[in-house]
Amino acid sequence: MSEPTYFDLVYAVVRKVPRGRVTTYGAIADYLALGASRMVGWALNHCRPGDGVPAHRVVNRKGELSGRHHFDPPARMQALLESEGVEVVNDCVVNFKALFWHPEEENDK
DNA sequence: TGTTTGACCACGG
DNA sequence: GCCGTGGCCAAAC
Repeated sequence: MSEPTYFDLVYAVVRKVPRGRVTTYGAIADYLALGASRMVGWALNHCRPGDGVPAHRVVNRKGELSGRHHFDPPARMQALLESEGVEVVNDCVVNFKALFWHPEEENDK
């Protein structure tokens, strides 16, 4: 058990994302002051369903399901979002701007 | 140990 | 408004 790695930090933030909301890699990177949004995606790359990390709630700044291809099956990501009430069309989150959630916004409030 | 990659973002033309 | 390039940091090879 070593010190927490970058993925652990990302996992924690993604887990804080309330249901029916979506966030972006840049928001997480900015919240964690990573300065490198690529690390967020890279961290989620090692993410697994067993970790309980709703990676499907994480999209790029365009609101597009950029990481859907890393899901199994890829359509799983959209299915999960729709299951949470998030409308997804053309692999893009509808009302993305409205559903956008920032780590600074406390979900439990 | 150095190089390459990676679910990206911001800026410039 | 769209396309191209740079940057960013960390892990894997």
